[in-house]
Amino acid sequence: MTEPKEGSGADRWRDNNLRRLNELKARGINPFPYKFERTHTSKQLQEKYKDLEANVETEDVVSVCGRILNERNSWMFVDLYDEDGKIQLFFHKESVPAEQLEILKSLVAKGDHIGVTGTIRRTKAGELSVRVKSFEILSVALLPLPLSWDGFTDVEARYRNRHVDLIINPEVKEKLQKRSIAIRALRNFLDERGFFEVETPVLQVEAGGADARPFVTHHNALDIDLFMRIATELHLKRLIIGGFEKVYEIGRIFRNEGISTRHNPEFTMMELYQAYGDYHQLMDFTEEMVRHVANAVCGTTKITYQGVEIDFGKAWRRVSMYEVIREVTGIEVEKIKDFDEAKKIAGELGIKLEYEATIGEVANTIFENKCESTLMQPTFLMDHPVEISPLTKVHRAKPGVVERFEVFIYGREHCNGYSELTDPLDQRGRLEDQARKREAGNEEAQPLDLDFIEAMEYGMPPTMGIGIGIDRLVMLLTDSASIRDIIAFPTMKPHARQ
RNA sequence: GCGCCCGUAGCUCAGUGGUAGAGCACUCGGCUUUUAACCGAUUGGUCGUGCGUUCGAAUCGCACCGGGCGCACCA
Repeated sequence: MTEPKEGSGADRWRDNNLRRLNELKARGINPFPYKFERTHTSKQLQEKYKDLEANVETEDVVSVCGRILNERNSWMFVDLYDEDGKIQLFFHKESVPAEQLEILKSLVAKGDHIGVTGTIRRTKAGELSVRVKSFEILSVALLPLPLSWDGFTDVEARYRNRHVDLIINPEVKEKLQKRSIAIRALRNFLDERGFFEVETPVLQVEAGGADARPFVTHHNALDIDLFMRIATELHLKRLIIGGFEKVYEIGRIFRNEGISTRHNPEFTMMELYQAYGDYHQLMDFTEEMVRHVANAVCGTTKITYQGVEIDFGKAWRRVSMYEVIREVTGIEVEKIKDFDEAKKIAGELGIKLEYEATIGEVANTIFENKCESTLMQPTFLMDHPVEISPLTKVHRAKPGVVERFEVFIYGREHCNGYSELTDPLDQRGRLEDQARKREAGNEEAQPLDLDFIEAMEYGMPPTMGIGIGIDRLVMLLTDSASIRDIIAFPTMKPHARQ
């Protein structure tokens, strides 16, 4: 938000509120006191008195507090909002001391926090209310809230002033609360199964574990550039090598790439690794885990996302990438002999390949362009080309592919899991291939992390591992079209202050 | 990075070449005292920024800033 301008409406508004503030101080009232003892939240009262009939008055004394967002009938009725909802306050001149009523009407405004004590009643109109006997100001607001009938809808203003957005638009808080519930459910699920939650470095000398461009930062004392992590994978595997058998990390990942409704430069990923398991076991585990989270957030495993019913409850389809390509395009990747033929086939589909690629890379491009968007229901897309999977064990039976899966829902990738590559010699060769691609100009190819390779040479047990994009999962569970709707403070370009 | 669209009062929006407007909010007043989302009055704007075109620009042109959506990249 821009600073209030000289003489502007906001400025005058603030002046009025400053006068209000000073008058309170002059009367010996602290406009910013230290605490308030409440007996109930609005939600607790609504629940406790849900059967109280209209026009019935009780002797029950309660104390509630919150922010005033609306007032009717010259402050006879006030809507008080707390974290869980709202409760109506009833200020009647026969109940509230005259001096307090005068303060309410002249020195309290919408946006202020107050605490009240009074008795419970339900009005003739059916609204549960507190008949106020006394109140105190808990905080005075200097700036106006956008309390218009038409709401507060300007997307930019909402993201830049999320605190205001939260006050005005209840669904914002609901979604962020659901995000918290989802992460808690995930933790509970893993903790109950004997996983340790661990923390690995955000600042790294080499940013590996994924194909993405990192953010660069600088350490002054060491005088070296460091990269912000793009994945937690390599360090978590080093913990497996070190003897942890079940670990996970829920952490912020940073990728220096485009911003869109599905991408924020910093986002949250959960990665878990379990020794002695393979990707088949991991798929069973993943289904169960996502169902657990969906139940915790939505109370069901059948949800609606952007008008499409998504059913986590049924067994998720498990299908290989090449099978999906065959279904959608009729192309049999296994029968492609060389790159020239692959290039020709891609060209017929309208896909241009700008660099010399392998057959596997072409197949992946075909999948991304033609097949990805068709996978609406939860699907394990399995057995990717080895060239695009440098950290994954080769398939035990099929040549040229690896034991990997990605979970697609609503045509979007949500998880990436595999039978982890544990052969250090194979791993060295794969990362050397990646390093060559980097030298050839592919900035997303993975770096050669020699510390990681050396760690593997101490011996790594068979391991299954998966990364889940928490933001995208929460988008699904809250039916959010944009990733910004489930991130409290999404990345924004700074707006020049005037 | 590319394309399309958007930026006018605190909020939501009209105004498309000729005196900057409305509703809500705010301030003041009235009426009412178990619903007022009422009535009246006042107040509030470098029309995102800059440079042009023009007798005259919120309006037309160019550039820039910020945003939305789509594409690309990617998760």
